[in-house]
Amino acid sequence: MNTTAPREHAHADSPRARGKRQAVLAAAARLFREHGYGDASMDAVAERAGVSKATLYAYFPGKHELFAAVIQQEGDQKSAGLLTEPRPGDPLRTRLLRHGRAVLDLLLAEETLSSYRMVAAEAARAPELGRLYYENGAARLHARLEQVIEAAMRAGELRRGPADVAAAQFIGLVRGDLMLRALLCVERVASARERQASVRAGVDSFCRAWGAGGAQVAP
Amino acid sequence: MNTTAPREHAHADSPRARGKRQAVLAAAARLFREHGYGDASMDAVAERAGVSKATLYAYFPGKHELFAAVIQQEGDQKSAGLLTEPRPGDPLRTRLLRHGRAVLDLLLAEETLSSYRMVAAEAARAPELGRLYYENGAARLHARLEQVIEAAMRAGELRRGPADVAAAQFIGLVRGDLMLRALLCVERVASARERQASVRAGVDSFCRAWGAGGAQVAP
DNA sequence: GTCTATAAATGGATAGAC
DNA sequence: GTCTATCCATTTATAGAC
Repeated sequence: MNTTAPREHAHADSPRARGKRQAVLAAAARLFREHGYGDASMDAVAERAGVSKATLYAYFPGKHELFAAVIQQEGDQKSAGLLTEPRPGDPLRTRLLRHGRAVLDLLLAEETLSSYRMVAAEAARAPELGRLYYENGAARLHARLEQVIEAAMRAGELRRGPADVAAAQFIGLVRGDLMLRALLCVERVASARERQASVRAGVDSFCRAWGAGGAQVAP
Repeated sequence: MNTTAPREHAHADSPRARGKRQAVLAAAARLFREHGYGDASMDAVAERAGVSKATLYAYFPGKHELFAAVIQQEGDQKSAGLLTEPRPGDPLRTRLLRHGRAVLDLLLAEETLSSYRMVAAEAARAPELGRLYYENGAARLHARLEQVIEAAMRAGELRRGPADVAAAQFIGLVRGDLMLRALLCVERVASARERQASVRAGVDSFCRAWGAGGAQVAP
């Protein structure tokens, strides 16, 4: 399931080939998102990319490999600038609020939701794909958050404890059930106000659960 | 999208018809789970159910309606006996641990994961289906949990506050990232020990965040 | 390498006999 | 109501010309 694209059928050397490969990848990403993996045809991908089907198959051995390449690329793009520490001088709660908002915005982004839907559907029959997506997406976010929390623990701002558990709980608290509702299209995607409310409630609970002192959070 | 099955093509009166309808539903449920919505063919459903395709189409107008009926049925079955209060005499933390374990077991059940994968994939193009699934599954669990928490608030065991927020946070805390990992098939499904650890950590944090007094939780 | 044209299979859905 | 047989569109993938 060679998805790191180190060698495909066609030469990836020439800028021309690189352009076509990118065009195919972009077209596939869009069509998979819009119609799902099953209903997006290779015909449509080729047409949208402006290449013939034969060319498409010259770059990717099959539909499955094309899909894997799309997922890989999206993961790389999304986890580029993840959770940049805002201002180190700010108090813990302020920083957590910013991180929480960044996390929630990422989770509720339309691209995130659509990738998530696609991969979840295929994961049962293609576990490698699921793992690739997890390592490439959620795991990176998780690791980054763990760093942030561990630093706060060392600084005495948070109670000592397993940072990975704290990171997972932070995400769970901030998310609430907003992601599930968005994923299932229960209603239009959450407004900025709703997001802010969910982040605030989550961070409040997180501070109560993991705060160093007693209750340093205003009621 | 008439999914409450009040009237389909065939008469649902005779026990014979009821048996066939049920057979189709069971076969479809299994095949959708195993191969996904897109790759499960109506041919296969008919064969596995032991009926002809024409009969199948006599009961369900099309593949989409059949799928909706399957989802509806699964939701009804799953939310039958949801979170029965264990022993009212037990201390809050004990009860929450039981509830947490029940919630997590439900979320990690293979049937839950496969339904979730299927519906998520289709929700983008069939929002009604996503809403049906949410109302029929997650919403019921959420509501039940809200009752439990509200009762604890009235009893002075938990700090007063929005019970729906607390319920969502409880689920998020208990789940950790176990469900995501299971959903994406990152590894084999979590063992009983892992589940217990996640529940314990989640309940601990929940008690710290929502407990009435100070820190009534052992470190 | 890239195209056009087509192969080979399978999909959902239906007609008509019983 | 249920079956057998079939229609027609669409799918992935490939062969062969340039």
